[in-house]
Amino acid sequence: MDLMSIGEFARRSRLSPKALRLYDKLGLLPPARVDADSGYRFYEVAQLERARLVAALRQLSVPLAEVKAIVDLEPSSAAARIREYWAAAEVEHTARRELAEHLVDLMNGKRSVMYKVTTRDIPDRSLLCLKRNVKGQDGAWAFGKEFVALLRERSLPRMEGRAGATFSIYWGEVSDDSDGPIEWCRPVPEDQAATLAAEVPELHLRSERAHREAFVHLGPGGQTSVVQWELVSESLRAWADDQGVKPSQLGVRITYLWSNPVTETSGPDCDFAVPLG
Amino acid sequence: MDLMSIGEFARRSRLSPKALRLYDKLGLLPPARVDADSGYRFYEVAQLERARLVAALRQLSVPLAEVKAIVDLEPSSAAARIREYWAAAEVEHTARRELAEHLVDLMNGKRSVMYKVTTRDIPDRSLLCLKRNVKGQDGAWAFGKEFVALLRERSLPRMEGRAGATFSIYWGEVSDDSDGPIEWCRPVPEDQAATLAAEVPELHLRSERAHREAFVHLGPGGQTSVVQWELVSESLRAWADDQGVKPSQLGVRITYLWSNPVTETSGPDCDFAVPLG
DNA sequence: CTTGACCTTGACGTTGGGGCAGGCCGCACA
DNA sequence: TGTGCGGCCTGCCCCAACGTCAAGGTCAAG
Repeated sequence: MDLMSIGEFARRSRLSPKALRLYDKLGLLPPARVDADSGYRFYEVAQLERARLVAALRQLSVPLAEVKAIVDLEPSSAAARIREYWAAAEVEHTARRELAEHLVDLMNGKRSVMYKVTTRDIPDRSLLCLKRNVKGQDGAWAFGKEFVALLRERSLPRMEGRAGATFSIYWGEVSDDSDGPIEWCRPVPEDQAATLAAEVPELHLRSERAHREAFVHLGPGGQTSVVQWELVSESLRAWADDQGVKPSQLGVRITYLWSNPVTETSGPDCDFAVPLG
Repeated sequence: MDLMSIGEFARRSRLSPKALRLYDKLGLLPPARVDADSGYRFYEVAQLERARLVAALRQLSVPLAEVKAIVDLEPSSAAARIREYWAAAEVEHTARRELAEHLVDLMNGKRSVMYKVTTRDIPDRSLLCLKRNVKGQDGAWAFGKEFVALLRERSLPRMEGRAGATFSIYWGEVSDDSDGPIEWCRPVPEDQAATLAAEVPELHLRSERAHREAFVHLGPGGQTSVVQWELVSESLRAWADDQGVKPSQLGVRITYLWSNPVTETSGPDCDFAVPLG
């Protein structure tokens, strides 16, 4: 029956005996047999496959809890799960790479403006808004989807171009422990504003005065990772320094142009703006 | 003098108060002033820059000890150090990506042979060798450099092609806690063997009998990460399974062809072989 | 004077093990 | 039959880099 001791199994699976004991305790990789009075663990050759999979997943820094979930799946689902995990890791890594490059440039005195900062004038306009406190970036996304669904349902008239784009305002910090608030806004034609507001009582009508905004265009690939936001903020800060203007720290806006074709992978064309003033 | 409390400094630097207290204790980011009787920490605006650098480095998972080293360097050295750190991270990530892809293929039943396994015949030959116990992959590299330096110094005649390439044999596992041994070998022409051996007493002369090897060519980009070694071993194991041959588990060889042009970034053209039989 | 926001230190939890002490177990050798 | 040695067991403390209480001190506003 081809049983081997923990030491041999450790060598053949490239896991440490200590790790194997831990995995036993967690029920992740229990030995085929445990001697009742000595407590010695004995493993079968057939267990090597699972052990090697565990070792490989740990090499990818998959947490043990998820390793456990993955190895108990049938292979194709496990493959999907691994792919998913790795996709997230790639996104993380890409954002970090940008940050690293930015840091290196910064320290070399290149003061690289990673993102091109531009300004634009926003005219007086009427907005239909919904403000709420949400926690975490996920909450912000969920809220946004809800808002957009509402707009679509009531089929509000669409204003053309950038000035008509839906956007969100971050009135406070949004993270897992501070909750905004966030306001989602949709510009509407001045002359229909009152009528529309009456039709959609969930939304609050307000008007915004003409102002100038500094913004960074993120394009359709605008992956919304925290690291990237940092860089964009930094670019805006550096730009403001150069220009001698001071942006209002609060009320950062993210504008989404869904009018461009949106594919599953690309996401909406978006930009990141702060009002000047 | 623009002092602020730990809370405000935390918000403006995107670090948590807890982290700031830790960094204070470690001497990484001490407050500008600490109130003697209340113990309150007060920071200056000017400290934000350093704090933000620390925060950025932590985003890159740079350990605090190295963060401390980096922030105390002058900018250009710091930049170099960051670049170095990031280059290592890229290598790691690339190896992990390969592993992830391999795993996904494996789980999807594609049993991908990631590396093409081939065989070659090695003739009877004389080797000048140096065997030693070293710990860790770094130790193996250091030993290799030493060996190559010795060969160059004594200007041993170079044998042409693959059969004359310098190689290393891993007689035992090499890691941080098991130490090989490793043997570095250089084939020399049969007729000059005895003379050369007398000239270079540091090296041991032995002859190797003709045999067949299974090998995987890693090419000049052969980055020597542990993860990659795993994959190569796995490929060889799978190949041996298919062929019904069994390679000797011990005595894995890494052959280096320095004859090809070696640039700073590419490293030597190398392959990974196991003797059959 | 109280309230509530903010600050302090210190202790404990987290993840995935490493390392060590003290004690069994089993095998080889004398 | 003893004795040594290597391997195995459990249990304990340790690491980074904080997060999360708990218990109590500080400070400014009302």
